[in-house]
Amino acid sequence: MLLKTTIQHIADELKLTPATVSRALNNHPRISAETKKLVNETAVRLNYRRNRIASSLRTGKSHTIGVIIPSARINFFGSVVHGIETIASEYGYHTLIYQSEETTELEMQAIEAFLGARVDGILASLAKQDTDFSHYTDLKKKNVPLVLFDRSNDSLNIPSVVIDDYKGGYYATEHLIKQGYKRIAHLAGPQRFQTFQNRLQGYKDALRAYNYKQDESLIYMGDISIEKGKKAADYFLALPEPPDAVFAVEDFSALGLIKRYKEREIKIPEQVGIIGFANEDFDEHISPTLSSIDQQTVQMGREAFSMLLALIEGDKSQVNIKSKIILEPIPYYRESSVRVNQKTTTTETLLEEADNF
Amino acid sequence: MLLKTTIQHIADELKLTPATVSRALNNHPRISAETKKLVNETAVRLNYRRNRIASSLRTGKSHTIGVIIPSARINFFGSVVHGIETIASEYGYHTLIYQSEETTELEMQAIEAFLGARVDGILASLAKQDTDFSHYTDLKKKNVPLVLFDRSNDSLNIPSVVIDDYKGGYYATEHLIKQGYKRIAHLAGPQRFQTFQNRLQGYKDALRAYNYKQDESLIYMGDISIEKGKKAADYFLALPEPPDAVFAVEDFSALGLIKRYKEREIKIPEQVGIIGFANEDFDEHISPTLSSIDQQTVQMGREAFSMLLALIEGDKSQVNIKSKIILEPIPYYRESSVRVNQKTTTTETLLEEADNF
DNA sequence: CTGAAAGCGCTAACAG
DNA sequence: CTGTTAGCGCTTTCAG
Repeated sequence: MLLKTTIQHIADELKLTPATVSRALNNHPRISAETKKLVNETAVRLNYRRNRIASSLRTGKSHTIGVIIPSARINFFGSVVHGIETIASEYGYHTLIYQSEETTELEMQAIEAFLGARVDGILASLAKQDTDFSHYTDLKKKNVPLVLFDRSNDSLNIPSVVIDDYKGGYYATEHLIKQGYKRIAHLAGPQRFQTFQNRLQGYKDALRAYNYKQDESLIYMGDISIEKGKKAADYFLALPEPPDAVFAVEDFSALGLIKRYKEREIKIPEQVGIIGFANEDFDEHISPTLSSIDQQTVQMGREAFSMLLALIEGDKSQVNIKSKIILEPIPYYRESSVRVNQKTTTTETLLEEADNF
Repeated sequence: MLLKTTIQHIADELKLTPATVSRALNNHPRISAETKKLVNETAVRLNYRRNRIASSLRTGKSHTIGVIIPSARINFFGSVVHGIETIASEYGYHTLIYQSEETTELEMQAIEAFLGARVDGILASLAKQDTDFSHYTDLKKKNVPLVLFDRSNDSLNIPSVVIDDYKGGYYATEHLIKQGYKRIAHLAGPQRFQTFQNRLQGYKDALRAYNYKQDESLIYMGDISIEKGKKAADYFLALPEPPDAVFAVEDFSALGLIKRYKEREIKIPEQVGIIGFANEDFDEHISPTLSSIDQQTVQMGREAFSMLLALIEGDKSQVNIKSKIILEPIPYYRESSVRVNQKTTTTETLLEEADNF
């Protein structure tokens, strides 16, 4: 609270009432052009800035959304937040941010904080720790507009924006098939997450579609750490008939694979092809460069906000509100999986600078 | 505005006045313990949540800070925001976020938005495009608490938190010297940024301190792109007496160096040692792993918030408000620059998972 | 220890 | 086209 010019000051200055000034500033149709002009001029002259707090209190709209992410340090979420904030500010919305640090407790605190701040709606990505989701389902009962992004859960029946993990898994596997690999393994992620279930299913279905036989021994249950990637490589190499390609559920586990395969002097992509998932920055900078599936982070943020906006303004038109948006994953084929003469299929925009300066 | 229980409802319920309820909720000393208990119980029972907007309007404190960053996509800033939000919420502050996209215009819009939202203070990192800084200096005149982080400008006389780039440059260079490199070059960044000036100065002073002779031909004026890193490598290799080590102003330019040196079959760190700046995620995943200087992002966020808080509450104690905090850069020595038998000097915490899922 | 009353700054009925 | 009036929900004098 640092500025003082109010609507009242402008009114005094022009011998008008605050109501008229308010209307003029809001471009109300029944105010004369001249008054509007005068008001706006004096507003500028007096360095007036509408007090959004007072306005919110009166109208019941804060024009603010709350965003809950596990952590702002994680690239992926930074990117999504980028998408969200960009479009939110285009629509005149402010973006409050909160981190759950993967805990349900902080998530609940965030929701409390947002309700206290009377946000118009909430965007959230579930914390890893979540097993009970009542803090989210309660929001539905309270009629608080809510959209989940990336980490969602179908059973909650909350509108969401996710990428098509199934297709991503399918594409990745299909790509390896088309590259002529014959025994294609999958380094899977924890199956309590739908995300990873879907990637696994995509893998299986792609194999089936191309008449590859399913071999359960080629599915290694791991997670998304470098460490597990290394262990997976050891496991695969110890098989009587090792795979000649691996679709890793995530780039970091793919990185672990690469590291271990290199240590053991297995040539990539000649002896083993590798593709990951997430399209992390480092993919293009390691050797060999890592093929991966992009998750459309920025677009995800934009879509999530648009959906939320539809819900917020939903009283007007309950129509046109989709309950789930599934984004198309975008494959980037790089050295780690391309062994025949092929070009990258997608235009790659290189991250050219590290801009923190 | 989705909940309805107000202080009035609680008052009605208990045959009290709103004033008493308010006091009870705020733990006012002159309210009986019993009343407080009753009020708090009914508050919970009625699912009351303080309307922060009304409260802000009345008290003139929004308990919200605004944060302006160039982009949430940039790792570095995501990390700083992580630090800021974490401590801000500990202190009961909400964090509004805005991106400048490196433009002065969006920065000005952000400031307008924040003033409209009556934030209690602003944290900002300057946009690359900024040449005129009046939108920031004006804030000072308006008595809006403001702290700059990372990208600051001493001439503005605005409190700031930065890392010690000079020391970082010094450490990096000294390390190369101690590794026994004899001709140490510097791939410098644009000198209109103090940050880069300071790193250059650190480089020069370290050379001087160890009686290395200064050779202007060993300073390549570049920027922080991979491309310039490659060009720099070409430049260095074309010199009559090429350097045997390079301190690159930033990890991405260091990456460019590595890529080109590898293409030209120069061995790292045997024939040329390389160290960067920023400690990007990929440093540990490329080959060779890249030595670098960490910028203490999370700590920077924490410090910046603390400083802002001191300013916000400054009316009480104008003392103890530092005008500039300079954080110590932390070197991470990895394969790209270590050629004698040496261990990494700092404990490295590996990014173990990619947590977007 | 509690109540009464006023007001933060804005907007929306309801006049006129 | 503009004024009057009232009130969003909370906090804070001032009384008692």
